[in-house]
Amino acid sequence: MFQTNYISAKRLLDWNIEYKLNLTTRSLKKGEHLLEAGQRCDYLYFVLKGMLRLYYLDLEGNQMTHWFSRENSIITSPFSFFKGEENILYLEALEDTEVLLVNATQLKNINKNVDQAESKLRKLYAEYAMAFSRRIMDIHTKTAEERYLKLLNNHPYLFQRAKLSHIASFLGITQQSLSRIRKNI
Amino acid sequence: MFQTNYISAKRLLDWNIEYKLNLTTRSLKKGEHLLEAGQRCDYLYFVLKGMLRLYYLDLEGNQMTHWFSRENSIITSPFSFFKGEENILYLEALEDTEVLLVNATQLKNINKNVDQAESKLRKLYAEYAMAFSRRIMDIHTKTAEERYLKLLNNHPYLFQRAKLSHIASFLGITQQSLSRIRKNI
DNA sequence: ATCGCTTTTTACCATAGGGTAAATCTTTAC
DNA sequence: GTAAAGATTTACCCTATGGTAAAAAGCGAT
Repeated sequence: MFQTNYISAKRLLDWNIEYKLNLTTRSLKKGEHLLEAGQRCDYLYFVLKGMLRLYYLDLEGNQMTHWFSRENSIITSPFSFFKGEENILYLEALEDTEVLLVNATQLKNINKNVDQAESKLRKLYAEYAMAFSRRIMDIHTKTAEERYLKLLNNHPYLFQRAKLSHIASFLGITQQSLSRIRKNI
Repeated sequence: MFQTNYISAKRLLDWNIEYKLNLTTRSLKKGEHLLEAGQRCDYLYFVLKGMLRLYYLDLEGNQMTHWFSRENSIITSPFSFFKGEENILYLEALEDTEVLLVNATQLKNINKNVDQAESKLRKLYAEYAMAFSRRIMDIHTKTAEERYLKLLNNHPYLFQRAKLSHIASFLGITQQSLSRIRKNI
């Protein structure tokens, strides 16, 4: 399940950086969890293959999908990994998945030794901030139906790879509402 | 209104960096706009004094507040400044305000010459991503009343410095709903 | 092919928050 | 100090979405 080997930084998000990294990979079967609430998140995960879902539980215990992460994307529990706060996020493999583990020390080394890594990461975080930002704007200005259609249009693959219930909570509505919306189209 | 002078990087967000920057400051009277939709946003703004509101217009022309920015914070129209997309954001001074202007070239120089600047910025963007992230979670799990109380608790100064209508749209509700919520408390 | 489990849909009523309009209250300008 | 403009509240009805429950459809294991 765990395996350590040398990986070129080129693989990390098409960074075009030639540098050999000694990193661990981990494989997950569909349905397995990479992370659960309460467990500290010590890694930044680079998804090499497959698909993950980041979710948390609301007060009634409903799973609320916060983000999807497919091949060639980076995912973590930022509140835990960056800030050391109590982790409330679950990370579940929606398919057989393979990830690369990067801990804080390794990240520091990458930033120190790999030219441009810091800058690439800075841009990546800015992208995340903008994506969340836009999502808030959409919540505040679009109906659930419009958000559904936008998601369907921009990320059609999601509808092949995730359950409708996951997508509903990602959109901030119940599964029943999503079903009704789909019926009316 | 415009003035160029040398400013220590120490002033930039308490960065503890000794470096002289040749930057322009700009003063705004209450109600003035630093940026309007359609205008390209060529700067990252460091708020030295005062308070700004970032907003956009929805399809009906309502002003939707997206963010507030007070002294010692950084604000910009990220879609325009970072990505060169058409700017849809307005930036309005809620009080007499003074900002420091940093254009892309200057930012590049800061990142090149000021040790740790890149890393500080990376952290700043990660903070923004997390703040927006948490806001989405709150929208999806809390009632408008709970979000109002949380905002009141975490940012009481906002209620002195911004209009209730600004706060209502920031919370994603109408001014009337906010008024009703306040009445019930 | 079938049983059992999971996912999705349907249907019903309930409610938070929206839309409109008007009343009040606060601030600004002269 | 008063008039005008702007901000906030109130009241009314309306609608999108939620909650609950059950039916239907899909899927995996044998």
